[in-house]
Amino acid sequence: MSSSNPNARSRILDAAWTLLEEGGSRVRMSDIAKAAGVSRQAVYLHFPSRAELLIATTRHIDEAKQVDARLAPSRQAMGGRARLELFVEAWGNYIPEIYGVGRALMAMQDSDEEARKAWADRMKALRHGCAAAVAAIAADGELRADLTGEKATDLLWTLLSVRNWEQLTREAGWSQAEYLTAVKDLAIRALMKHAG
Amino acid sequence: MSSSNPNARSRILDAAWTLLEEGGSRVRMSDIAKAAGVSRQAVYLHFPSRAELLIATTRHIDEAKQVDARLAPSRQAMGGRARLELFVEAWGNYIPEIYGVGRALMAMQDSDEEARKAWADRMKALRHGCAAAVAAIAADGELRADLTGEKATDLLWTLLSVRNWEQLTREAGWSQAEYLTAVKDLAIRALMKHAG
DNA sequence: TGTCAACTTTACACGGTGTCAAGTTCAGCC
DNA sequence: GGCTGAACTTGACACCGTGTAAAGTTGACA
Repeated sequence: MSSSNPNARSRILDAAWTLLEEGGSRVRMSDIAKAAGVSRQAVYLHFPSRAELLIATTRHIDEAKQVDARLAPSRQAMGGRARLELFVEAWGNYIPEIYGVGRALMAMQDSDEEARKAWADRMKALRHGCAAAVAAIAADGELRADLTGEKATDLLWTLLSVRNWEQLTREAGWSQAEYLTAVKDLAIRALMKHAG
Repeated sequence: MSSSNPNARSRILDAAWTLLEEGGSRVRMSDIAKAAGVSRQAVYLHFPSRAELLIATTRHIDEAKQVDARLAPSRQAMGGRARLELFVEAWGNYIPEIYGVGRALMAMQDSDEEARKAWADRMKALRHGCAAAVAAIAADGELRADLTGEKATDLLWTLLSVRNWEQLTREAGWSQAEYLTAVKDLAIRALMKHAG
């Protein structure tokens, strides 16, 4: 051995990705190593800890899926409402793609500072997106009068949480399309003056 | 030792309660034992596993706080809207009381079937409450026309999740009062025809 | 006095993460 | 051809937290 697909590092990342996507329950370092066709120690040669491997995996996915590019449309949308809808759609379609790793990362949040921070960063990025959408709505004069920008942002941010997607989609059995329309609708009702 | 407050069992439950409430991070069996003034093994004399201790602790809290009694008002409310508001309020005020244990229970969901089931049961109970509130709204002819009872229930159920409370209250820094008014308002906007 | 139950003490197995040290393999280069 | 260094393997081990096992202590009650 072994055959050496270019580098072991990306084989490990791919293995982690697919294993976590299949989900099941607890994916161990040894599972990932085996799936990558590499010894358990080799994994530690590339990633110092499980947390950092998971974090690297999210980056790997983002790259492979060209996430940045897909967030662009919402940024150049004209009106606040359109922007809100596009943003919800972009994020809502992103969630299932990182859900596997995200779940693992969330699970180790309160046992691992590294993981906590990484996930918090991602959530902060989401919150920035929310703030931008809220600002666009406010610029149109369409933000509900009884909401500050902060509160509106918090609300949207919470609405769009991975946990909510998980609950509706995995536990309540909603389709992705149902999730998207319901959440778009709810976001509009929650934030905008003229929800009709 | 030791002083023997009546039974050790309830001392253990109390210890678990307060430790989990203080939160911090990971509460171990040995922490609980120490706080209860008892050996680690004594804990296993009363509870077969960590999961079952946590579950017993939630029941212990429910009893001490007389949770059932407090849910009564919403059940006998007149209109659908009042019922919804009272239900959100009752549940919303319940969350912080079980949050400590709930968090620990949620954390071990995908490593422990026992815990998963116990938490799922609680969530099922919540969903029943949501369904009843939705039914009351529907009976008034006030349920949004584009929502089935199922969908409306799922939506309310998700809105009221512990994780949403956690995010708004612990991460976004909202007060309990802010949380309650925002969620009541949002629930009404989400489900009812005449949200104004 | 003896017995039983509740509890303590000590020890250990297990699973998963992370570390360490000594091989092996192989590419590149003199 | 022979050396070197990097990438990887193998096997062993420490650590932590949960859960189990077994023998010893204490004290109430008959």
